Amino acid sequence: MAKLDLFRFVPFRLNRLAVEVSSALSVEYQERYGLDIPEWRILATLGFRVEPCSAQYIAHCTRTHKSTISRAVTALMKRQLVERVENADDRREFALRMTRKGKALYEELIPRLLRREQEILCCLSAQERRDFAALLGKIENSLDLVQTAKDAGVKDGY
Amino acid sequence: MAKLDLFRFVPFRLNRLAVEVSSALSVEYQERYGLDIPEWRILATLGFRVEPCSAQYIAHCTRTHKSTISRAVTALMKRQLVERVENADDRREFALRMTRKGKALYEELIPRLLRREQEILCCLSAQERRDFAALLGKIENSLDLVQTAKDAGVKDGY
DNA sequence: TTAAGATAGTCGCATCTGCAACGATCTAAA
DNA sequence: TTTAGATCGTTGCAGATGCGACTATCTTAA
Repeated sequence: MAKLDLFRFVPFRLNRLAVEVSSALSVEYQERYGLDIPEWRILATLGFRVEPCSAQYIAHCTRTHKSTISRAVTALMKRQLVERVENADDRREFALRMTRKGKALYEELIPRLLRREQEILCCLSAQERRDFAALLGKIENSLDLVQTAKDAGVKDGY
Repeated sequence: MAKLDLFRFVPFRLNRLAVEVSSALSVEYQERYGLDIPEWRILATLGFRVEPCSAQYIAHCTRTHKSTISRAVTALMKRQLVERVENADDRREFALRMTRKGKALYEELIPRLLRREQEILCCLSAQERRDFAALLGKIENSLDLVQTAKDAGVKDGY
């Protein structure tokens, strides 16, 4: 008889691990700063890139649905953490960027999240962390989840 | 200035990977058999264990909320894939087990899912898969996500 | 025995998020 | 230029799910 041990089944393990890790991190961005995951992803994308970028771009490269990003942008603008400027070249889209207030929050939040990540990975040696990152990279690659430079020009959908 | 590269940030990568892998698998259990994730988890748990078990037990060891399990059990019973028997010792809980029809579906589904898992991991060598599993195990362990024998007696909450 | 507290499972509620339709705008081809 | 099709962002809707309250039941201690 065919059997499957859920606890050795990689898809299940990834799911459970992701949920657990997310909930460990949400203590920081959710409870402390009132951000949800999509909102945090927007700030993370804007903070990492030098140039402002469109909602569509964020949706694509974080693999988050554009409607979810749209709602999160609205919320962030209400809190004046993010602002958008019209794009003269293409008036359908807006360039998003963090406000001074948004940047200040980002500056506070990042070290906290990096510390949490280290706590989660503290059970691994430095070499093991590199190995783990490399293995994740291979799987991402094979699933076409990598972020490439040309992705900046990617279109609708996700 | 503090920066964080979302694409090197393990929590984000895990989340994105889990979503992607789940959606690759859902082709099998969702589209083909009309099961959602909680329903699949119930069948997987019942199929792997020899003894029937309670909804609470499934909720705990799959880390799924008990209300979610409750609804999924209702749905599975409606489809006659699962049945429950009263527990004379404790009339609050029910013992769950697959029906013949449920077992047949399970038997069909398992090889398909295992094949999908292999497809996802095909970018890794046999050794790399072992390494990846071991690293996942370390992290799970440190986050207390491991399934232990005594978990069978675990109580409410999840 | 009785009473207080814990636990199993159910359900209403609120929230989150994907889907799809929509208006506005851009692009490309006739 | 005109028109068909694509794309950006928004929004209504529906489905999924966590939370908390609830009932029924069990356990433990007075």
